[in-house]
Amino acid sequence: MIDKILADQVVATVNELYNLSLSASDLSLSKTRKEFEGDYTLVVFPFVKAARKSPEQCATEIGQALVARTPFVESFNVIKGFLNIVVSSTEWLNFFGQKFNASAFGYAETKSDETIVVEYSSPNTNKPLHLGHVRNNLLGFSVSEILKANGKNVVMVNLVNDRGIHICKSMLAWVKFGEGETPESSGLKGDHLVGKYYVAFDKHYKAEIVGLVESGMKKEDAEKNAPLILEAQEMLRKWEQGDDATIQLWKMMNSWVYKGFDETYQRMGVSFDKIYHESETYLLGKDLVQKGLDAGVLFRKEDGSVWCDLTGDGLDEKLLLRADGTSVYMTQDLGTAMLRFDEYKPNKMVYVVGNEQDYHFNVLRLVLKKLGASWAEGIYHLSYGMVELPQGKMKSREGTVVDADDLIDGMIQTAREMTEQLGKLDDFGSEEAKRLHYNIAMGALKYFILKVDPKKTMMFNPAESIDFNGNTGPFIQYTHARICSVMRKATERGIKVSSELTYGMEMLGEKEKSLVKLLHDFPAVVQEAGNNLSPALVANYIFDLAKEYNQFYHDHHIMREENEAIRQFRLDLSFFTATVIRNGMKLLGIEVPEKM
RNA sequence: GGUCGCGUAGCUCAGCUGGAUAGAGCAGCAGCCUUCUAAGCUGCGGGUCAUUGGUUCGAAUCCAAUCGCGAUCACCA
Repeated sequence: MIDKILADQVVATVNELYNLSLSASDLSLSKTRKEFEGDYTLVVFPFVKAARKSPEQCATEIGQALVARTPFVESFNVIKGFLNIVVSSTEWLNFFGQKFNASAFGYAETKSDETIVVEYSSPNTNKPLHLGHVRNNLLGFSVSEILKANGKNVVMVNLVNDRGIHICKSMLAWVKFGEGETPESSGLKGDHLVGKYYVAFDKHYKAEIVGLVESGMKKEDAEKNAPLILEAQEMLRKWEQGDDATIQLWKMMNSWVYKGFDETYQRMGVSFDKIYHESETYLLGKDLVQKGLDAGVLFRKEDGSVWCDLTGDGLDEKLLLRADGTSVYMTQDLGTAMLRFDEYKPNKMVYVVGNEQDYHFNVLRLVLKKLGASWAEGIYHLSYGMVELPQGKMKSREGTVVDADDLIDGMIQTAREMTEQLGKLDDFGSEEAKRLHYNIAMGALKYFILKVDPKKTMMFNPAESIDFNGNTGPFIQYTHARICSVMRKATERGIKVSSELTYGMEMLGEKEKSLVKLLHDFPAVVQEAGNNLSPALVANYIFDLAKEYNQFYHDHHIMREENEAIRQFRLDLSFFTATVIRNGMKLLGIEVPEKM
């Protein structure tokens, strides 16, 4: 790409002129700001000392040398210590001619031999998915797509948390209060049905605590001794012992949940190469802990519980096995990590998990290293921020949790209303219209969430998320549909996108040039998004591109242009833009319609 | 209390490992459809980049302190 070549040229020039040995990372070469003339700008302040010249002199010297040695550097101008470099229009058009027809533009051309396992979603099977999971799923899927676009060999995995005390809570509540209710009998989606009993458990449990406190027990003791919690704990022990009836119940209720999850995953458009179940991996963790004990890396306390001492690393002691021998979250995560490493030998393991677990992953990495797993260095916690609502954080107690299925339904509903209001679907069949509503709804939702830097806490404002104007998914989808409309017009007149470039640089007007330059940036954006595991970079780039195209579209005729060569160039340019919009949105998991 | 993270326009967010006069969208106001999709385009107003100090040619960006917000430090996951 042009910027890379230019950077090499600049490095060579500066090194020769001032007898230095800099590398490309030592200099600041960036895109020239809009208000100045030029394409790339070099800040020369860093080497004025070595050069022993004024910034202006320095910049001028470098500029002259660049023009002399680099064919595509047409001219330059100097403002203070800034050297603005002008790349020839011919060079931009060369780039355009080479790439405008490339359907996979932006994606790596060569496959890397690096393997990356991306874990995301990781739901518990005791309640349905909510808004927080939505961010997780969208991030995990998009990051995986971005890594694939960078040529990585990506394995998308889901670790389903299908066992543990929380699962027993909903099971127990169903036994006690369920009266045999099933998804079939009630018409409730399986995950929602099970979630209902998880809530029921909590309600009855709380009531028991209140009762015990009133009869004189301390709150702490009441929480530990309420009959329901004791029964749930008993159920967990039975489960770990493989008690038949318990296992049967567990299998039945989990199967309801899986059916419900599958539906939601499908609607969100996410998928997995491999699904791990904690019930199948937690014993591996126990083995590991045993080995750690044997090796003397871990220690056992008097009550029989097993711990890892991390005080030497500035952390505390961490529990790995309870006194009764049952395992905790960390135990199974150790086992799963080991299993996963053995299966795929990945160079990196990315965990898409909320930032409230930062501590957990520090510990996980440390304990694995203590257990002798040097590959634990490759564990990367993609720690994303919480999703907040205008009223504050989501709280199940206050009933402010935004359910994933409800959210999607609401988005589709709004998309339908908007589309009908605008009267755009007149020539759509009902299936086609349904498909469109779905695509717009998911485009809006996905874009709204992915455009924010993953690390940051984000605000989910329902009213804004269904706004389809401005920096939104539908705005970008609309731009794509518009281009497709132009393409149809062209086809009607028997005009096709060129198979190769046949026109010259006189085509390149101001707006066209800035569009071409923006298109040129796309592969670098995909790379950076891959390095930073940040879909937001892709999202913001596509928005800029769509905005730029809409201005071009507004200012210029395409099919109405009389000059044949110019018309052809603008058509090709539109086609290229559509490709980049499509390729970029695909990385976010968003479909772009041809009509809307 | 210890540790970690975050404070940019009324609101939601960009601003890459320091670079030119801090940018978008929404909301508000004013314009643009006999012309390829107006879910669009154009213009206007709106900022002590939490505060204070430091590092240097240059700081929203790096460092320190202070204030405010959040997370975490469970035999929860």
